Formats: sequence, C-alpha cells, structure tokens
Amino acid sequence: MSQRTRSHVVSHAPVFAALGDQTRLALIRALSTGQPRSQLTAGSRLTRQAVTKHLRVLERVGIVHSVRAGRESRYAFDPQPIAKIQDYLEVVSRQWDEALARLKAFVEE
Amino acid sequence: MSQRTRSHVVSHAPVFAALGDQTRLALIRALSTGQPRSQLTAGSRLTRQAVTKHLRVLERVGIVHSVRAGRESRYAFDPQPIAKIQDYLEVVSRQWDEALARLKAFVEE
DNA sequence: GTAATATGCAACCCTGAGGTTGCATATTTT
DNA sequence: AAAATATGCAACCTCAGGGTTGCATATTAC
Repeated sequence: MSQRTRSHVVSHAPVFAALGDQTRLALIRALSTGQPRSQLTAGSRLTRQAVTKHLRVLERVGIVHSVRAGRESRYAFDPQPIAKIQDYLEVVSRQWDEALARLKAFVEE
Repeated sequence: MSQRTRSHVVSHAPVFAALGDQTRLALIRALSTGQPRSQLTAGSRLTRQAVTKHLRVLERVGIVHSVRAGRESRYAFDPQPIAKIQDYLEVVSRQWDEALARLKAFVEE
C-alpha cells in the first residue's frame, strides 16, 4: 500500500463507518424533512441521548445536518456524501474490472 | 422505525462496516488477482495476523474470497456485495429525492 | 531430512463505540 | 410564574474491534 493509496482511501472510511450501523441506517430512513429529534427518539427503542449520539456521527460526516428551531432541533438528510462514496465505489469496481480484463488478456494470449 | 424498516436495513450494515476501516479499504485497493496473503502483509505496516483478521472480515461479508494454493492462500476481490450496496444507496437517495419533491409541492401549492 | 515459508489458532491488551443515567438549561405552554 | 417539553453535557459501563505475541502445523525448497 503506497502513501498515495492510503490518503486517497482514508476520507471515505468514516462515511462508510457511519453507515455501518443498523441503528443509524434505520435512522436515515426514518428521517423525513425537518424531523425534530424528540420524534426520532419516539420512533426507536433507544434513549434520546443514544439517538443524539448517532445523529452527531451522521452530522460529522455530513450525511445529516441540523437546524435549531426554537427549543427543538430539526434534522435533515444530505445526499452529498452518499453520492461521493457511490462515485468511489464506482471507481473501485471499474479498476477491478480492468484488472480482471488485463488478467484475462494475459492468460489468453 | 418500523420492524420492516429495520429488517430491510440490517443486512447492509455489515458491508458498510467492513468498508468503514482505512486499512481494509486500502487492502481492497492493494488486492490484485490472486495476491497471496504474505504479499499483502508485506505491503502494509501491520502484522500478518492483523491482515488476516481484516481479510476475514471482508470475506465474511463476501467482498473477498480466498483459495488455498499449496501452502499459501490467495485472495481475490468480489464485486457483488459492493454492487448491492450501490443499489441500496441508489434507493435511499431516490426515496429522499421524492420526499423533497413532495415537500416542495406541498409548500408551493 | 531439514530449513525455510505461509498459515492457523488462541490468549491478551487497549481503546473507542454504543448506551444509559443524572443534572443543568433554554423554550414553550397555560 | 410554574409546569412541561426539548436539549446539552458529562460521567460511567460494557463489550467488540483492531493489533500483537507465542506456539503449532502444513508445504515447499535445498
């Protein structure tokens, strides 16, 4: 693994990690525009604090953002980071396809 | 979060989690057809055992599979699970777009 | 046959992640 | 103003995840 490889890869890992939790994944689905946290909590079996922590994680990687509205803070989904890792996965898949093609060409020549 | 929602979401989480680690992500890139583990280890600053554990994780979720060849076992990438979560992300994004569209229609009517 | 190479298995360490509880604070409601 | 609602902060608990080390075992090379 070269330095380049590592640095290229690093930034995506946190986003994947954020998505690598059932609760968070469910939370994302439960989100509809401007859901107040209190309501999100009501929808799950978790403590309010637990939900808060999960939302913080999602917020840190930019999948979600919050806006304070009076005494409650509303959360909304942001598709940007998702789009980025989709692109990333696309690249990985493509590189792999090419690698297989090269191998095939090599074997069959 | 309904039961349906959770169960639908659950199966993807482990794959995301598997990708949510820099080392593993780098390992995936380092993979080329039939890399023996010993060589993968050489490419990183980790112990052989650490690499082994990572590969096991990737194998468990099907991103990688191994074939024993004599005294060494060779690893290869498998794009299937990746394709699946790409689809999943696609669905999530689409649903969100629709939700936003509904909201917009509601506000502007 | 012996040495070298490539792994497997298991015990152990340590840190971080997911959760909870308790207490303080800001906004509404009535 | 008092009660109710919605959060924030911080301490604490537990356990899984990433790593390492040590020892046993199977293949291959000499």
